[in-house]
Amino acid sequence: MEIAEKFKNVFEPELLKEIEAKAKLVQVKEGDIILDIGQTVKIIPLLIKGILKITRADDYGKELLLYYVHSNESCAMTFTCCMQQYPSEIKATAESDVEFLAIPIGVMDEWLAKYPTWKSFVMRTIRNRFNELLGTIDQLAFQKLDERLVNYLKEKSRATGSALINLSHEEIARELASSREVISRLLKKLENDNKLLLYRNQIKLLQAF
Amino acid sequence: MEIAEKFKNVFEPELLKEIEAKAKLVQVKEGDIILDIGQTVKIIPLLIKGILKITRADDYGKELLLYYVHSNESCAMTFTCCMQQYPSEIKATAESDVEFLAIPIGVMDEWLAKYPTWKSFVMRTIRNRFNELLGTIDQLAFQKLDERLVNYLKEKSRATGSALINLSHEEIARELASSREVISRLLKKLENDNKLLLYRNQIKLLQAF
DNA sequence: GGCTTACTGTGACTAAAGTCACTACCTGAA
DNA sequence: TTCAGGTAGTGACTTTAGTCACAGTAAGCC
Repeated sequence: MEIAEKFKNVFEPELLKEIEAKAKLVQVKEGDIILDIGQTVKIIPLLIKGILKITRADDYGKELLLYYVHSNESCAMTFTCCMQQYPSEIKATAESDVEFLAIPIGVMDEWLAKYPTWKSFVMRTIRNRFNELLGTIDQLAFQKLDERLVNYLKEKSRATGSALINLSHEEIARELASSREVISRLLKKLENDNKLLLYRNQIKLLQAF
Repeated sequence: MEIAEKFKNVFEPELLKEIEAKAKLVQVKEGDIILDIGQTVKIIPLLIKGILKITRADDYGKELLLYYVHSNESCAMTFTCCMQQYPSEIKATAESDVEFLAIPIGVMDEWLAKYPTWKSFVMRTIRNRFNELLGTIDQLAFQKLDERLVNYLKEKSRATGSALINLSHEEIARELASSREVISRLLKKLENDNKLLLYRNQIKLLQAF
């Protein structure tokens, strides 16, 4: 199978074999929700292709971007949730068309004891997610909305590998837990400062950004 | 040794023996900093007595309370940091006089594979800390300062087991990453609403709180 | 083309939070 | 006892963000 190729530098050979045997390849379309808040975690996703967006929502409608899961990564929340069968606190949406290996949660416990590379992978993933949450907290606590917006756009651009961002102001506002008008105004200011160009449903970041 | 008593329902007997053999009992005074941002994690603390305060700071001075570590708990950050010898992203301060078992980080890897109860403990700890960070994010993103203040006071009261909170407005402001005057005003409003009583360096929460 | 709908831009206002300036204390040490 | 330093209260103001109410415009569709 070609799939295991992507992980051949990460996992030891026996583990790769186990993954091939036990994991199921899943494909989802852009916009699909892989896991919603309150749902029980049933599998661990190991991303092959595409990007997952992890968000948090409050009781009424407002949402907030936490971080992205890229190819060759997984989501730390599922590790810890699945081992004690707790419901998810977060929502995972396919940011693009996504392919992932669905690993049944049952093997988690065994692999952790058996495969050092799995243990490292899990710990590394958890550490990275922790740091990303801390980054989110930093921004919320210490930065103003204009700085957060700039960071958001940078990260988005990095995640998609493009200077063109295809989002409406409304969507951006949602992910920053703000409001459309405010984002519009801040974007306008950035445009006036020659940092970016605004189009309908699209933003082009300039070099100065 | 009496110390292992506290954990006899958490860990299996052989692990308890290992802990007794390898861990060192450490005592620190209220206010001592156990671990600062940027320092390398050298031990895993297993709390026996007292409370640790985990905070995050920005580049200039501002601080923010993340969560407390209580007796019989540990800090998830150290687990993941220590396994790859990364520097700490957080600061741990003794909120009261504290006693803890210092477990050398070297055993972490081995214990994780060897002792199911250790593995559970680690995963449970990580899960709880994740949820606490999410709680912090929720508050920052979705709640106003007055609600955050109320939550802060409630949590503080719960952590110390007392309706008397011995803090200046300045200190509270620091932990909420706000400013003294704002906190003073909000506290005054709560006092006018008969939710609490204000004294010098002390706040008394009333039943209505 | 004309119509609908979603997206964007903006002025005016309000609310929340932070800052500045100053007063008035309480308290402990000299 | 006095005095210095930390603490608290408050008015006035600014900044930041959110809300309301429109107007204009681009895009898709019948």
